[in-house]
Amino acid sequence: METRITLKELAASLNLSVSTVSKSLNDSTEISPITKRRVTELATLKRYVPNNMAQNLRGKKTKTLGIIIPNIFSDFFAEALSSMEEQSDKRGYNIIISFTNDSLEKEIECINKLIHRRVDGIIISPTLTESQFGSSTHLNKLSEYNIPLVLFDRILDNVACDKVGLNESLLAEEATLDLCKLGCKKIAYFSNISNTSIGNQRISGYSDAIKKIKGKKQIINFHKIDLKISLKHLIGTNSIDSILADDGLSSILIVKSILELGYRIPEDISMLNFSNGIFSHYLSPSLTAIDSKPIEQGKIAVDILIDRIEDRLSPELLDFRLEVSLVHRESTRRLVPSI
Amino acid sequence: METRITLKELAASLNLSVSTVSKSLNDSTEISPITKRRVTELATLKRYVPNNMAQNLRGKKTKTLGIIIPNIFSDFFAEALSSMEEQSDKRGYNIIISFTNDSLEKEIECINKLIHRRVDGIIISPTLTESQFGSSTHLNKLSEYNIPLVLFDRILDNVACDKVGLNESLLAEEATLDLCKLGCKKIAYFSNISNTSIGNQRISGYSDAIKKIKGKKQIINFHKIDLKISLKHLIGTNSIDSILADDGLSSILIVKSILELGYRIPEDISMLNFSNGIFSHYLSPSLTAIDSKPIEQGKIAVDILIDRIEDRLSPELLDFRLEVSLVHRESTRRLVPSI
DNA sequence: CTGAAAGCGCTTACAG
DNA sequence: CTGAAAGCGCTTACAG
Repeated sequence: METRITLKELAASLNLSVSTVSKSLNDSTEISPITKRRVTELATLKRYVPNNMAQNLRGKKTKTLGIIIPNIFSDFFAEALSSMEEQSDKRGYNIIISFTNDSLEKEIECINKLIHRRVDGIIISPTLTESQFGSSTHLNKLSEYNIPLVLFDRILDNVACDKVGLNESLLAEEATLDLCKLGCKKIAYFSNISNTSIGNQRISGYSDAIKKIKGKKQIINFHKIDLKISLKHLIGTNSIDSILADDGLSSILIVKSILELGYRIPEDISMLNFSNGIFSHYLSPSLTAIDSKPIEQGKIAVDILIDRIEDRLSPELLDFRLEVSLVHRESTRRLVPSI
Repeated sequence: METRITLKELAASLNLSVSTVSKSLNDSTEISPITKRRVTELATLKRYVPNNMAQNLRGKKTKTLGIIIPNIFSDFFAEALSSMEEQSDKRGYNIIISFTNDSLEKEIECINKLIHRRVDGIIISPTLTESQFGSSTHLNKLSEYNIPLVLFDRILDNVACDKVGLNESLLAEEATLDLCKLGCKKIAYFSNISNTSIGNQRISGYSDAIKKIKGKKQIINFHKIDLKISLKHLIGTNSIDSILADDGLSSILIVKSILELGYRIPEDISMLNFSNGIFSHYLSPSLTAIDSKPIEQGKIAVDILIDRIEDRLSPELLDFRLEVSLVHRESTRRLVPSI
C-alpha cells in the first residue's frame, strides 16, 4: 500500500548516487545546476516527499512541540491554543495537542507519550488537582530528559521551568479596587476555583483590596451554595452591591439568577468577571471583564519555548507575567464624573 | 544536550547484544526471564525511552493522524476535536492538529505538511471557500499518496473519500416542519453561511418544508442586512412569527435585537437554531436547537479513519450521516395539546 | 536462549 | 562536481 518513492529509487531512475540526489534536493552548492534540475524535475513528477522520520532520526530534533491543556471549552484556552498553533507554525514547528480534562492521570500519560515521541519541548497548563496538591514529579522529570517545559496560565511554584501567566493576585486586587472606584462598597467574590493555586492567589488579592478599602470580606464558594437562594438572601439583606466572578459560566448563571430574582444589573448589582470570553461580549447585559490576552500569552509561551529549545536564552528561567487590563461593559456602573 | 540513552549503550553496559536488549524490552518469548529482568531493570534505572522516530522508520507507520479544522471557537468544533483526541488516544494514535481559520491557502500548506510528516490518515473539515468553489485538488491528491482521508461535517461532493456528517437538507426540513407543528406559520431562515455547500443544503431543505406547508419562503442573508432594522420591519409588518438561525452567534445577535425592540420570545417570535452550543443552554431565553452530536461524530470519524488505515473496511467508501434530534427549550412555543 | 547482520530513508563528512 | 560509506536508533529474519 505504501508506495511513496524514496531517494534511492529516485537515484536509480536518474543513474545518480543517493548522495547526489539528496544534495540536489537540498539545493547544495556542490551540485551542478543541470543535475539539480534533472533531479528536481523527476522528484516533482514522481511526487517525491522526504521522509521526516528519517530526517529527524539523523538530525536529532523533531521540530515538534507538545501542548497539554485541560480542555478547549473555555474561550481562554481555545484562543490560547489557536495562537500557539499559529506561532508554532510560523516558526516551523509542528504541535501535538493533548487535553487532560483535568485528569492528573491523563496528564501523566500525555507527558510520557510526548517523551516517547521525542518532542523538542512542552507547554503545559496543568490540571487543577495538581495545582491543589502539587504532585508534579512527572513534570520535574522532564528536565532529566532535557526537554524544556513552559508552564502556562496555571502556574505551579514547585516546578523549575519557564513560566508564562498573569499576576492573578494583583489582578484580583485591581479588579476589586476598580469596583470600589465605580462606587461599589460591598463586594463579594464568588469563587469557582477555590483551593487551586490561581484561586488562592485571587482570593489573596481580593482580600488585600478589601482590607485597603476597609470593606467586609465575602468569599463565596460557588460550588457549595444554592445560587439563587444565596443571591436572594445576600441582595435582599443588602449585604452586597457587586460581585466578582471567576469564569464565564458562573457569571452567566449568576446573571440569570439575579435577573430572575427581579433585580437589575448594574443598578442593583454590579458584575465583573475574570474571563473576557465571547459570553462577556454578547450576554445581556454585557459583562465587564479582565482581558487576559490569551492570544498574546499563547504566542509568548511558544516563543519562549522555542527560544529555549534553540538555546537563544540565558540559562536563568523566565517568569513572565503579562500586564492585563479591564474591559468595562454594561454590567458595572458608570463612574459618576466628579465636578 | 540530548543525552537520552540508546539501546546500544544499554547493551554495552549489560554486555549483551543490541538484538537481545531490544527483544527483552519488547518482551519477546525468545529471551530468558533472567536476562529480561536484568535488561528492564537497567532500562528503568537509566530511564531508557525508545526512539519513536527509529521505530516508525522501520515500521512504516507513524500511528499519527492529522486533523484539520477551521477553528475551535464554535462549541461544535471544540467538542468534536476533543472527542477525536480522546478516541485517537484510546486506539493508540497520536494526532497533529491544525487550524485553517477558513483560509484555503493555510489548508493546502497543512495538507502538504501532513504528507511530509507521513501521517497515517487525515480528518478534515474544509474551509468555507473550498466548499463554495470546490477547488479540492490538494485533497484529491492524498489518494495518490495512499493517505486515507475522512471528510468531516463540511462535506464536499467532489472528493472521493469516507465522509461523516449530517443530512443538512433533511435536518433543515425537519426543523422547519417542527416550527410549523408548534404553530408557526411565517418562518424565516436567517442564513449565516449561504453559498457554502452546507448552507445550500439547508436552504434546499427549508424550501422543501415551506413548499409542503404552503408557506412563503423568506431567506435572509445574515451578512447583507442591518439586523435590527430588518427585524423591526419584518416583525412590525407581521411578516414573520419565527426564525431559523444557523449558528449560536447569529442567534445571540438576533435574540438581543428582538428583545431590544421590545418583542418577546417565544410569544412574539419563536427561535430555533442549528447549533446546540453552550449558548443555547444558557442564554435567556434558552434556545431550541438541533443537537448535532459533535462528540459522536468526532468519535465515528476517528473510528472510520483508523479502520480504513488498518484495512478493516471493505473498499467501498462510507458516507455516514448521523441521525440527530431537536432539543426544545424556551425559545419556541409549547405545543398546545389538542383535545 | 543469544547475537551478527541487514535495512528502514535520510544526511554528511570524506575521497576522488 | 559526483559518489561510496558511515551512521541516526531501532526491529527482525536468520544463524548458531
